[in-house]
Amino acid sequence: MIDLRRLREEPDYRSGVERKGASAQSISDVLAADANAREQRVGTEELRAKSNAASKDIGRAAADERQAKIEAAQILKTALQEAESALAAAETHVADLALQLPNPAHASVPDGGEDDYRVELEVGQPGPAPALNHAEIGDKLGLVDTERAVRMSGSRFAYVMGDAVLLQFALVQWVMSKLVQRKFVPVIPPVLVREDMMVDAGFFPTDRSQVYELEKDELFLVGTAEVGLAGIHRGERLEAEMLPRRYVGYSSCFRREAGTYGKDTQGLFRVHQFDKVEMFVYANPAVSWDELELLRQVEEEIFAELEMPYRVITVAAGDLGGAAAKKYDLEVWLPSEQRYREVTSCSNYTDYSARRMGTRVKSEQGTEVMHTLNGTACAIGRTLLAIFENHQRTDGTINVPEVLRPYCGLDILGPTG
RNA sequence: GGAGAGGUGACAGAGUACGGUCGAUUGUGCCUCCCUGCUAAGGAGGUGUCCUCGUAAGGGGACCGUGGGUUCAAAUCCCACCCUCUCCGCCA
Repeated sequence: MIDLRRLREEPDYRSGVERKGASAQSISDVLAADANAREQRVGTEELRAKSNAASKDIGRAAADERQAKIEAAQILKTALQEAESALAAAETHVADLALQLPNPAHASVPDGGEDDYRVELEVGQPGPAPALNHAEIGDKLGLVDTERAVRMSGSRFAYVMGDAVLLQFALVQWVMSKLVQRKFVPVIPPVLVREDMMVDAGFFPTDRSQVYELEKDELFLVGTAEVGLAGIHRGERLEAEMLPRRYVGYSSCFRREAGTYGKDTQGLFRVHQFDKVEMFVYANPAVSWDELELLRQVEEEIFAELEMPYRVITVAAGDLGGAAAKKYDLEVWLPSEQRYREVTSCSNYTDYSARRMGTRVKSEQGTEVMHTLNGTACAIGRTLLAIFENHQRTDGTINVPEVLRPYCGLDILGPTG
């Protein structure tokens, strides 16, 4: 949720919203609706003040004066009710419009859409296409069985099996240790949450079609541990010296992948259920941009140590989504496709999500909405398949990156069974 | 799943039988000051959040789990929901 006061007072804030693709018209509509609602609020509150005073007066009045005073108060009440319902409508109107406005883009974010990203750096030497792509070698070695999974659950499901399972646990444990060393608090959050949590975390209403719903219990399966991590301090006011709070969550993630028919249908790249290690930071607004760089640094370190070529891009304003003010994507080289594909990303949501969550920080300057950031530490499925391709050996097996060997006791991934 | 009890400010804990003087008694904590070799004890005053009008001083409004309702007036009455605790059942 956007900051309406800043929207009407700060030209830079407003232009940041426009760079995200919001029309000048939609912004003026919000501001006009807000001005109207504020004006009505003043009138309504005056009326309510009168009404309150009249009621108090009745309480003090002598018995013989009461009836007349009650009748007068009844008239006030009728007027108040009309003003209140008009005000409620005006406020709903503002909220509906305001929810649709995106968080303004940061000054360092390039203009444009999906193809207008800025490449920040490329690391490592992109390799040639391997003998088998990730789906083929996963199938051949029995590490990923989509055929049987589809028979059971439908398309976009997979069994992860054999050495790949050991490698998954190694990845999780390695990444967790790395983050615990950096003082991130490990968390396993609930993956089923109520609707209001999905709204506050910013996934509803926009991404509702991507989310699995358990109608009978009115619960929703989260698409990322971010939901649970964002909710930890919902409605809380933290002391400034408690910040930053850094969390690292591990959870299964569930996505309906509606509207992606025919896209990335093979293997583990795009499935309905996968596991992910996710970072989340609650930061003082003054230092949140430093925290974004920290998240990026962690992500880079992970892929560098996994010995895979990658690049980092800054996503352009028009491709940011509603909540992010700035986002880095880390893309790993996928040899079979001879291109970089997104494996992790990190964003600064500034105060956009925290405002709805009611997560605030109390400092000497007073109370302000804090900033939240999130970043993928490791999307397990995509990382596994990147390893399958980048570390494929000529004999048809797969090298385990050095850093993971102590965690799984394997040097190479071989056939299952 | 069944039965019962309860959700009040940073915390503890009144108020709810009889709706008005209750944004809310009191204690602890916290802040300022006084007293005081130090510490402790003691004394005085202060101490919620959000919205809004105002340059400011200051004014107004909302908030006693959440959302509705009754009423001139609701922490107090009614309804629904959420949560916590105890007992029973069941399970890991």
